[in-house]
Amino acid sequence: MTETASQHETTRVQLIRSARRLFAAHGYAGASIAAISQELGLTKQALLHHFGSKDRLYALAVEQTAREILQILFDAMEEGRPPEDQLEAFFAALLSHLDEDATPVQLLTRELMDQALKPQDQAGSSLDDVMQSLVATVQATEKWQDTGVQAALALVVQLLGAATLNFTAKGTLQRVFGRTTCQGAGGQFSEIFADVVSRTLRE
Amino acid sequence: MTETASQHETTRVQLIRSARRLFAAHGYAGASIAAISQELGLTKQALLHHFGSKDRLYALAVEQTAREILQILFDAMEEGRPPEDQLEAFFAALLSHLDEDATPVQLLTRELMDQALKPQDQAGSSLDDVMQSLVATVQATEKWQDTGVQAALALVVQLLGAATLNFTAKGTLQRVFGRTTCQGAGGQFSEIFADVVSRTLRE
DNA sequence: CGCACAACCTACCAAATGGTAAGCCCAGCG
DNA sequence: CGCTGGGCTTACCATTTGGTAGGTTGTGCG
Repeated sequence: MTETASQHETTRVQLIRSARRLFAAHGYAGASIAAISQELGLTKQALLHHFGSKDRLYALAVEQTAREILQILFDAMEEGRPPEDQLEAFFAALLSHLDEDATPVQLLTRELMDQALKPQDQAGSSLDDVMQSLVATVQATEKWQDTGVQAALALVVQLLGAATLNFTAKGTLQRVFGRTTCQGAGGQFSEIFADVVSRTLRE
Repeated sequence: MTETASQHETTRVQLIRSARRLFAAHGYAGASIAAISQELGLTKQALLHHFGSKDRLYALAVEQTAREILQILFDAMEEGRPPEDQLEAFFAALLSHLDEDATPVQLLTRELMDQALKPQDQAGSSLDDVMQSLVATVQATEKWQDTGVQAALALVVQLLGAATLNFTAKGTLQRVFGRTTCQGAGGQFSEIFADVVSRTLRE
């Protein structure tokens, strides 16, 4: 029973992972279930059979993605290490993760913008946990422990923004500056960013 | 003749400015011309009469917004001043501008993501000019003049991301952390960011 | 075998989408 | 006066949207 259930689950997870790409690329409104199902190689109604509705599929995609980021965060948070190191490790891991596939950050950025006008009753996803953990860790830092939650939040948002725009705007940047220049920039990106993180956290 | 034409233009500009808000909030696909026209107090067909098609209206909104940012950039670029000062002035002006109304950056961020899958033949808007000017100015800096275009581009993208995420994610942040905390963070945001800008550009 | 159950399909639906066609109203101007 | 042209309307259109209903296949299991 558990075996069939897990098999059921793994196929579902695969479907969600594929649907994520389209949601990330076109946004919720821009990705129709017809288009998604076509990309998945099955009919629109098969998708609805699995997930009930477009909303549910999208929510699952966001949740899965947020949990992925949360996992990266947890992996970087080995106990005992100073919070500065933990944050640096997280951002480094995040960058290398996004370097392989920018889908997660595209989807979550869109979700971040769209969520503004959704009914606020649906409580926060794992994405909230990510941000709250980051803020808490920043507040555990020597430099930022006495500056208040607001300052820590402001810093977290700035660092996340600095880390992600490069990937959300990938396509446009390549169009404007050419692919070779962008690849070069991507290579130097992590160094420059690591420097910013280190300096804002420590000195 | 020119008078009627200019009057014609100003009403059009007003319509575009209003339509921008909906495009920024819901994205291109999420904002129907019916919804936009309803918000503007006229019928769907009146909109189409003015602008011909939804695509054209959206393109105008993006162009208008990009030109607004470009204007901020030009205002900060008084000749004779060192490029570091110019960049600091630009980012400061950008933040205060976005503080009043986050619409521009929401729209442009969405455009930045969507443009990835558009036909690349439609050449870049004023937004391209903004980025290219920023990169050029960074390269005029003492610290970054010998590091190559790629490094300058990477830095510009990071700074823009750091400056904007706070506004694109405004709604979600307020939901997660509460309005008061976010307002406090907004107050400290500009100081922290100015510090990051200054240090990455100079030292 | 028989039966349940999941996966998937075809066929359909009401509503909303972007867009066209044709006409009304009214200021401006010869 | 006439009539021209811009702003705006109602009426209509084909297509696409998310979603439902019901049937068909195949697989596992008593």
